[in-house]
Amino acid sequence: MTELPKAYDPAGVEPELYEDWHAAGLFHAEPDDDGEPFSIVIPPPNVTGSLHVGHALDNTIQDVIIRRERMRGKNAVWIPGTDHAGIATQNVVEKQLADEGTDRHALGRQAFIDRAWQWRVESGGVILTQLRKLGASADWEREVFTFDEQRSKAVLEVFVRLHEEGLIYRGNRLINWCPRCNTALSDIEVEHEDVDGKLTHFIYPFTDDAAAARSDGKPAGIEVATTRPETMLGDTAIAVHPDDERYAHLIGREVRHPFQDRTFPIVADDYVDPEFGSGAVKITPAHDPNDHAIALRHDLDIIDILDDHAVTTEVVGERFAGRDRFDARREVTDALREVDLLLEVEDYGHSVGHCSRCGTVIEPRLSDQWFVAMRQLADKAAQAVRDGRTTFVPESRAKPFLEWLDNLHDWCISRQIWWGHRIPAWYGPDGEIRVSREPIDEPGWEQDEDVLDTWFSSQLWPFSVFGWPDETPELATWYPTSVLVTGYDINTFWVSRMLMISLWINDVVPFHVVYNHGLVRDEHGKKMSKSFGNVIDPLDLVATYGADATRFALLRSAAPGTDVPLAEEWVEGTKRFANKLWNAGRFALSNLDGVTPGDLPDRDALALEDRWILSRLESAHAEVDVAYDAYDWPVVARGLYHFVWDELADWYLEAVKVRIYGDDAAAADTARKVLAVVLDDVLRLLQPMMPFVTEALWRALTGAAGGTDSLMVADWPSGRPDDRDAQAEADFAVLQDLTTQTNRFRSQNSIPPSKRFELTVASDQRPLIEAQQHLVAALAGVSAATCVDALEDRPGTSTIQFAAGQAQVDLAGLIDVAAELERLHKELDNARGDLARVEGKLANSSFVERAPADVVDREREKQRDAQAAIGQLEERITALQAIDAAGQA
RNA sequence: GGGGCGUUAGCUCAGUUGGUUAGAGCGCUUGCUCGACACGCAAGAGGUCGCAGGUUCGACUCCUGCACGCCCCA
Repeated sequence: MTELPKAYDPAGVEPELYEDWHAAGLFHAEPDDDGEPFSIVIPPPNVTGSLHVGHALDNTIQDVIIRRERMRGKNAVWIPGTDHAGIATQNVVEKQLADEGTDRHALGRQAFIDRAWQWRVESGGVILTQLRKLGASADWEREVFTFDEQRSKAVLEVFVRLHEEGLIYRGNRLINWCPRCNTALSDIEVEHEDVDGKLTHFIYPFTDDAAAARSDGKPAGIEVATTRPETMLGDTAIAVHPDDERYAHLIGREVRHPFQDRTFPIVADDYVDPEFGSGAVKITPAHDPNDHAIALRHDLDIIDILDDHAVTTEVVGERFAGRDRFDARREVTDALREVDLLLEVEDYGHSVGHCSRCGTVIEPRLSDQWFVAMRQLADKAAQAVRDGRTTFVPESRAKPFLEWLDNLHDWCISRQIWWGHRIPAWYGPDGEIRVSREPIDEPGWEQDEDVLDTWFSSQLWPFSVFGWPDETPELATWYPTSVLVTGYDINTFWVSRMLMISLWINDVVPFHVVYNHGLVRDEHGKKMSKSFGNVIDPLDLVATYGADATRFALLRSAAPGTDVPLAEEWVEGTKRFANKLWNAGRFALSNLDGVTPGDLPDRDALALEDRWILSRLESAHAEVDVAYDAYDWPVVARGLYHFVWDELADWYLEAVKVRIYGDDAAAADTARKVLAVVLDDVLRLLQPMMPFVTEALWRALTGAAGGTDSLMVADWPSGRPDDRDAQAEADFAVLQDLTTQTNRFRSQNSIPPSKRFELTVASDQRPLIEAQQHLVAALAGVSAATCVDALEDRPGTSTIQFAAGQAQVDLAGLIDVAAELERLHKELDNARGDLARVEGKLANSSFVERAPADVVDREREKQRDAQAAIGQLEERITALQAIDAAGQA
């Protein structure tokens, strides 16, 4: 057995162990391997991304789940891969081109795509390499990419099928347009943000009463208000609510556009909120979704005033044409003022949509795009959730998810970029459109220039990763997948789409469980961002504290569905835990004398502390298993932390030293055997969370050779329910209590730990304490613990109170009498407080009459205990005061 | 404006079906190199459980309202 260093050094063991696991093929699974199938697909990170702390959390959780299931004998596979991230990747490559003084149009479509592929091969997907540093046990041989050949095949197949079924259609509709990325976006790629804007009020003058004026001298007309004055250049109506009496007489009248030679009507529509502004709304059908809907209902003209870059076109007239939309906004406001139609410009806070990729303000725009009709898909998904075929952890996430599904609009899937799956649609000479699995290579036919939204391919992930549409053994074995691990913020983006398409295409849910974690934040709950300077790099954490400490720190705060606060110093804390475990292992290794984990000794050979630790272990094991099943990582982490530190290390290791360092060889052997088994079990239970330190210790403890002889694939502990031993726990608690009270006495009287003294004990647990004298002496650090029937009232002594009795200490040369008196008075105050509280309760006749009998009995017992404690404390104080007086005399 | 979540020690969080002396980690104070560990050991200080009502013999826990904070949607 090799000598272990005094402090755990993660950097010294992690890379080697990881390489060993990998080389032994422990991450890899085959469909025909033994065991019930269990599968997880990674939420594919953007190929442009690098590992941030959110990925670290998400993937640590997946790794914990997969590692435990692997130990439980499942045929467990974790599929890694990346997402081609259409717009993001295109932006990266376009930026490179810009640096080189060129652009994609100069390069041409095919050369651009080649260039993007080259980038992806050379620099893309570093994130998957970084995941290895965290210990991720993904099946790297199965890495896939949303834009690789097989995944592209799946995309083509699904597109064509949905089109055949009439669920994919081409339409001229109002979509979200990013003037910077120059592409359409879906609703969920738009982020709404509150901004301080202006609300501009102005007048549209009537056509048929041009001469009349308002009381303020301005032309007669109808007042409207808008946050986007420039859109008035495309207005084609004014709408009022049909029940609004103020405007009833105006419905059907015409107004005149002040800057263009046209007029348009005042219409009535239920959509209008009479309470807002003047109650009359200007209608710009080409640039507002609600206005567009009104335009369709009233058959209004639709005038598009902006080009791809959100610059005004010729249709707006000479004065306003060729301007950026914000420029046009100012110009229109000025112009309105000039013609005396401007009423007011007030400050106005409102919500504005921004491109989630580049932050540019979105422009609603009328455009020819491809859409997926979502209603039927959404209904099927909602039904699956309602039926419990897919459940959410925590459950509370299901409700908002269902509400979102109920309000889903059709999905715009075409993107005006080059990096992505090209839409398999061809346009014929006479305007005919054909969607086809095979390229149409006929004269006059051109393929659609656009590509599909990246989410269109990532929605297929749970089955495309297994080779769908081909019928593969992988697909048959591992699909549907077991659990999907992702942040709740992704439920609408991605989870919903996987659920919908999987049910539609294959009639099965893609995963049985959606586990939602929260967002990682800093220690004050703030979002991590570069501008705040509070970003933590998980790779820095791994380098400084080790992968285990990084993982454990994240898991410890990661309750299902809640955000995860993280501070570097907390990781330092979990590194100390790794070190504690390491040293418990070191102690064992240097004392096991060749004993390795095996069968436990006969029950009647066990010492009290053996039965106690085995009982506690069984309890911890049960608790941890339940919590693992519930994905409740903080409870797992706390349970194991508490067992290792507060029970195994603090008590059992101390207790076991008596036998290991003692003369009785048989007793020492029993101690070693129990210690070996307890450590073995706890290392197994911790392996999913802290794979490295546990593996290193386990190999040292068992002599395992590594390779396939690894803790990673050792059996998950099945538990030993018979080890539950309430008597041993109760008995050991007596010794712990006596020890703790002795320590307290020592500390409060400033007696150095090294100073030994003798305890004379009177206790109703006399047989127990007498039998365990050696153990009491070792734990409490006293020279002896002698039992008597009753304590003599001797001067010059003090009494340590513990739950099962008293221990007398000879004070000569040991303590500071004044300090001890102070301590006793404090205890007396506490005891009197307890008594008063209990007696208050018992004096309440309705409590005594109406509370359950056992509750009342418990209070009576507390009363007796408090009374006894007070009596004893008073006696001790009197005795000490006598010594004090004698000393001073 | 609609909906959801949260408010417990200096900080971050636990608190099962209402009955505990309300807990943990970090931080803080004091004392300790006793043959695994100073990345440690021992002891300790610190909370009117956001506010106001209500139900109950009894409320951190259940109900109502309010305040503050965060998130989603419009």
